[in-house]
Amino acid sequence: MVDVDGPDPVRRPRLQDVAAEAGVSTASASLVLRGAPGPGSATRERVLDAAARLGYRPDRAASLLARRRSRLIGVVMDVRSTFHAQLVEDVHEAADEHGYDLVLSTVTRTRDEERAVETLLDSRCEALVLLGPELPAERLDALDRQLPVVVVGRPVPSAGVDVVRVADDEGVAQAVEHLAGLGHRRITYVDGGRGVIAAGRRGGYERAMRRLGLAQQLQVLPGDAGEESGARAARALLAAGDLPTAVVTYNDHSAVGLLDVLLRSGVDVPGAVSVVGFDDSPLARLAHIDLTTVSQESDELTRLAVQAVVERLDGGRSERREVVVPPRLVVRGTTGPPAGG
Amino acid sequence: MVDVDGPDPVRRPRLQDVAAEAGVSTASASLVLRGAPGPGSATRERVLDAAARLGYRPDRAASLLARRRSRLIGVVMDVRSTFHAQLVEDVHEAADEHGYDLVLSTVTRTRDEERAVETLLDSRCEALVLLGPELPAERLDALDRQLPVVVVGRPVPSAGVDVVRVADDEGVAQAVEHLAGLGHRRITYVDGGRGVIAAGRRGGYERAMRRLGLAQQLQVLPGDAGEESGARAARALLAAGDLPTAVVTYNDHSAVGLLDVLLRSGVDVPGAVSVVGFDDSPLARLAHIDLTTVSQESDELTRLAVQAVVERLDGGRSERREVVVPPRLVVRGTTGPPAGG
DNA sequence: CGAGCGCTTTAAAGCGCTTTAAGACGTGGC
DNA sequence: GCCACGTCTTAAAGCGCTTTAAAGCGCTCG
Repeated sequence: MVDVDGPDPVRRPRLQDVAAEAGVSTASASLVLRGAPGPGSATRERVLDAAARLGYRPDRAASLLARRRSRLIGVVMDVRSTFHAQLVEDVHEAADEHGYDLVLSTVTRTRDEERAVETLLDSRCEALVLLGPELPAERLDALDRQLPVVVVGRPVPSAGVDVVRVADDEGVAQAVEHLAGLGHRRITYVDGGRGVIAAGRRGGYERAMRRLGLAQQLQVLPGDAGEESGARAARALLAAGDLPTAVVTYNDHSAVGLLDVLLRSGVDVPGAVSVVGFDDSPLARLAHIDLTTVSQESDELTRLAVQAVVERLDGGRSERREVVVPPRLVVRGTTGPPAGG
Repeated sequence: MVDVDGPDPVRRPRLQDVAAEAGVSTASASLVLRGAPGPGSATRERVLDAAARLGYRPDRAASLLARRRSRLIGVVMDVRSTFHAQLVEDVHEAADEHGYDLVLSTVTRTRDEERAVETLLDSRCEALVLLGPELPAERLDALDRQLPVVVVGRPVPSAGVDVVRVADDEGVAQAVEHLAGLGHRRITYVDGGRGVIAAGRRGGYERAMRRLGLAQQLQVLPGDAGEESGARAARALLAAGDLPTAVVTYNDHSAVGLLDVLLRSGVDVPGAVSVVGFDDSPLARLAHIDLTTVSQESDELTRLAVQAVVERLDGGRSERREVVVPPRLVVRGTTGPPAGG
């Protein structure tokens, strides 16, 4: 009985087919196709020709299996975070430059970090880049004993993993100083919760205020990473009838929530109240949110993360490394001098 | 000379090690570990034990290579799009249910769709799900001759690929009808550019207006997919000093830009002007943008997309399929009766 | 003129897993 | 006691590619 499904689904050409077509061995073909040194120019040409003629594409799984090294870096991200999206783009570019490829694994509602990591472990990754992971430090450490791990954007007081992050406290301090420089004294902070990142930022606020002699003005409102927490803070301030002249928030999302409530209540920004966020996420850049914010320098962060990976993998570094990048204040339209001058 | 790098990096245990530890053949071990029928319960237990003891994890590359089928679905997305992020989450879930796994490949500034697709082709994917691809129809067709391709969210007048998308025209029509129902007559549309999706939505607007006897009020402002185009449209309307009572935009981003300019100019929304977007992206749901918008029903879309894949792969379907899902208007805070109403 | 020497090419041995066909081992029937 | 038969187990042949050690091939040189 003949196959009934129409024309045979053309089997993908294999290296062997290319070699046969070119009249050489698979070894030569492999060498040529990877641009490895050895084969003479005549062979080169014939193989390349044959490959083109057949429309050959190497099978990654096979090549991965045979190769000594995979040159693969696994990246765990939260697909919903615009900030992570940005980081992934940059990591892609940086990895490319070093001849590494990426395997993405995303955290979703039904797929936790552990599972995302496992997928990567099973995929022959040589190293892991974890974007703002929430795994406990011990787990990170354990992973690091298996393969180089670089954590981006979160401090990890651990013996093993590399960390690349921004100086959170300094970022908030810059924001506060910027505002103080404009003449603000009543500068309120909207907190980001119990995480280690939030603690860093809150500490930066408190120290900066003290340093500037504004200890009297310290005000920290509770909050978290979402828009709603900023909105709540704004409503609280409005209800108290006692608006500060400036507010610094844990992140851009919170700032956007805050902004929105203020604008809808007819509060002029930055005329009456100045607002500063954190992250410089695409959200902040939306033409008309135009938020003054603290940039995490994502391209710098990712460049360093990939560099850390490469140093471990190709450079033989084995001691731990923590790189703290100075943040950069991005002044946009939500900050200005306080009302009373 | 002895290895100087400290203790041997413990080689990952292989199937063979597990088999040896359990005192069985690799064949049995493989069978057990995949839950395949055959091995008796005694063997089962010993293998499972051994695997646990050694901390065995199967190597995906090897298993992929040896397996007849990869059970892998390749997904091309734009990592920056919050809408795609959402879709990926849902595809993940749906694929899981059918026993398929995902390989993500993202489009970035320096990595176009073609390259993203190629990576997937080389990864033994059995089918491709393309989120809002911009590849020309011929290329999609060519791909479809290699493996099942499902395009999500964009009409493709082509012979091969499956398409799962929302009825764009109907979505906009719903928006217009909603507004007309509230008493609006001057309903302006902000366009989304030259794409085939934009054409569908624009057509929906025009037909709905005519159907409602509002042909006189037809007004289409040029625009594209970004915030700035909405902002431009708003400025144009303000400058003309002739605001409509309602505006429908190509997508949520455009609506957000528009909203922002209106709010900052002191125009009350929805008091003076109602605004409707399209996509129901996370952006629209931001607590305080609270945009009335047209939902693309992403979970339905992805469920159908995965179903289409499975039907082709496991069900032997070979004829083309286009599924058009009815959109759903999500009424939020940016629409209300017109001022004079 | 044969040894010796680069340069190219290739045979063959994997990479770690799956799968299939054949083997081993009881069981029960005749 | 022998054979047919089902159940479990395994040897062995790949999957498609990389890599290494060795072979092949002109050459030059002594």
